[in-house]
Amino acid sequence: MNIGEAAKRAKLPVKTVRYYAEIGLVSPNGRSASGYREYDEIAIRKLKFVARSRSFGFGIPACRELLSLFEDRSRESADVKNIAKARIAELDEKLLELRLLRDELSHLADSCAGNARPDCPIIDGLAG
Amino acid sequence: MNIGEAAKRAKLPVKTVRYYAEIGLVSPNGRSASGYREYDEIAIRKLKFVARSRSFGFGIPACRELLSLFEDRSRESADVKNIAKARIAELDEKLLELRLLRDELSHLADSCAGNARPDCPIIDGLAG
DNA sequence: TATAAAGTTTCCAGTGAGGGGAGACTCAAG
DNA sequence: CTTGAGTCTCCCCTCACTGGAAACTTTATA
Repeated sequence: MNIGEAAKRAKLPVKTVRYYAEIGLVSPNGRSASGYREYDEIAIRKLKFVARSRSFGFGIPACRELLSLFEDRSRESADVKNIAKARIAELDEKLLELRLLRDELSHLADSCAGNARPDCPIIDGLAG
Repeated sequence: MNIGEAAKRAKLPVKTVRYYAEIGLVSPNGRSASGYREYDEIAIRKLKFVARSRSFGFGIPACRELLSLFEDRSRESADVKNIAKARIAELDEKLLELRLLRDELSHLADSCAGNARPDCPIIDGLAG
């Protein structure tokens, strides 16, 4: 199967699939006589796996690690769980940070009249 | 005042201050005879303002806009408030997205034994 | 069969917001 | 006078792609 069909099956842009091949994340299983990348069902599954992992916010290095665990039938589920837990901790940290940011900004916005006069607690707040 | 002192006062890396000058976000008020950038108190205030705005997650374009409002003594507070409200809406959207991600991943992790056996609902979940 | 359209290839360049470092210059202190 | 710190410009690197150009292959149509 050519890259276009593979991309469609994995719901990824062609450019992205090519990029994943280039960085050795998901390689095509070969090349045609004319140089076209050829993908089989196994490669498609890996592409889908990566697409979904990326959508969960895993970076490429984490995807690489997850993919190796995905491919390794003898790995322990604890290995995967540890990666997931680390990612959840990252997400919690990010969520906390964003919540604080949101509340502080919201507080500033609430105290701003938002009218035609120039006094603005938001600007004052940002000026420190 | 030289760039090093200005950077220290604004609590920004020198590289960042130089970058802000390069993109015309916060320009030094002149150059010395030998070519050193020179910053005055007004430039320092702008640097601090940008540093704080960036820490609130505003991008460079938004900082540019906020800075012009900061400099414009005749602007209406409503103009500022609108920018802040848009940023809050962005933050809310991002928060919602991250919360969903976190919960879904957490759910997967909870259903994984995390032991020495290879069965792993996380991998299965990521595989779709 | 000829040709046009679509698909694919490689390579180059850019994104946001700087970071790292090289090599040259300037300034202040000892 | 020298040394060390500060600064200058210039270039490449990041991350995860995205876009475009020019050349090639494959497929569909006339």
